[in-house]
Amino acid sequence: MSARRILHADLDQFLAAAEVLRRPELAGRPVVVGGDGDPDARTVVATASYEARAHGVRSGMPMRLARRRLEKAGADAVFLPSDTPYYQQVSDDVMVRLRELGAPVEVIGWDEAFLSTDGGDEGARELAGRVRRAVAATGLSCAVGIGDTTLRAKTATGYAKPGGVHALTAANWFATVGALAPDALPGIGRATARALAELGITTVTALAEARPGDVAGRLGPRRGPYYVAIGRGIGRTELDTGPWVPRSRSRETTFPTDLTDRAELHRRLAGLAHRVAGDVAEEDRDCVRVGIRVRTRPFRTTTRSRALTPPGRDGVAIAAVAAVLLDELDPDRPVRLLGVRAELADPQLTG
DNA sequence: TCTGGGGTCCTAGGACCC
DNA sequence: TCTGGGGTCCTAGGACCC
Repeated sequence: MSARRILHADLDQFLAAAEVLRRPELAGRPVVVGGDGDPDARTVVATASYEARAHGVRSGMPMRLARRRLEKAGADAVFLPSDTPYYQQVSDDVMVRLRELGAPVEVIGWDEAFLSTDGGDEGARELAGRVRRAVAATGLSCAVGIGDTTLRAKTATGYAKPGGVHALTAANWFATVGALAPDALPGIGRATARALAELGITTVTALAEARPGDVAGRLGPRRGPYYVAIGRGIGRTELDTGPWVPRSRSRETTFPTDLTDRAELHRRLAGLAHRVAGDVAEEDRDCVRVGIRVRTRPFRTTTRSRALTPPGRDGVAIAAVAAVLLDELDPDRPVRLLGVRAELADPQLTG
C-alpha cells in the first residue's frame, strides 16, 4: 500500500542565486540583495548568499548592519538592488519545469512549491530526485522536504537545507521537533510563542498535548485550535493547483529621509495610488476598498481604509479616497513610509 | 538590529438591523 | 419602561510568511 506524500521544494538563497545566474563572475563572493542596492539605505536584506551568511548576514537584517559586518570581516561583498521582474521570470521558469514533472504542483511563492505523490516514501524520494534535477537544469539548486502533510513537508525542508532532502512524518515528528520551541514551526512566530509561553507551553510536544479550548481562550476561537494542530504536525494533504488569485494589490515606499510637508506627502500618496490603480487595471478587476498605511517616527504604523463607491479601477477615484484618508489621519509626526492598498472584487467567473 | 515591500488571514468592537 | 439576542458589515490592528 502506498501513501500520499507531500514534497516542499525551496530554492536555495533564491535572489542571490538568481543574480549569480546572470553574473557568473559573482560566484563565491558574498552577495547581498535588497532595496536599491545602496548598502547605506534605510532598507533590509532580502537575501544573502551563503558566503555573506558566513559573516552573520541574514534576511531581514538592516542593510547598514550587513554592510558593517561585511566590512569588519574585510569581505569582498557585492550589494545588488532587488530586481522583481527578473526574479519573477526566473521563478516562472522553475515552476514550469516542476509542472512538467507531471505531479500536482502548488506554487506558494517565488521560491517555494508543494508537490504531491501517492507513491509512498519510495515514490517521494524518486520525485524529490527529479525535482532537484529539474531545478538544477535552470542553474539553481533547491532543498526538498518530504512529509505526510504540507506542514511536515515544509518543516522538513529546514533540515534539508542547503540542497538536500529530508523526510518528516508522523513516525519521527516528535522525535525530531518535540523538544523545540513552538516558533520553530511555520505559522508560529515570536508573538504567538510568547503568548503560548504564558500558558506554560514552551515546546512543540506541550503544544500538541494542550487542550485546544485552553489555547483558544488566549489566542482566539480559530487560531487556538489551529496552533495545537500545528504542534501535532497536522496540515493539508490536498494541494491547490489552480492559479493564484490576488485579494489585494499594494504599493508602499520608505523615504530616504522622513517627510513633514503636507503637500509633498499628498504628492507621494497620489503617485502610489496611481501605481496601484495600474496594478488593479492589469488584474482586470475592480477595486472595492482603498487603504493607506502611514509609518511615522519612531516606527509607529497606522492604517485606514474605506470602501470605494462605486467599485472601480480609476486612478483618480482611488487617489481621492487615499487623500481623504490621509487628511483624516493627519499625521503629526515626521512620516517615514506611505502605502496605498487596493482590495479587489471577487474575479468574474468566466465560463 | 533602528528596522523593505508585497502579500494573507484572523480578531474584536461598534454599527446596524431584525 | 432602562432592557434581548443574533447576524452581518465595517474598520483597525495584529501576526505571519517570503
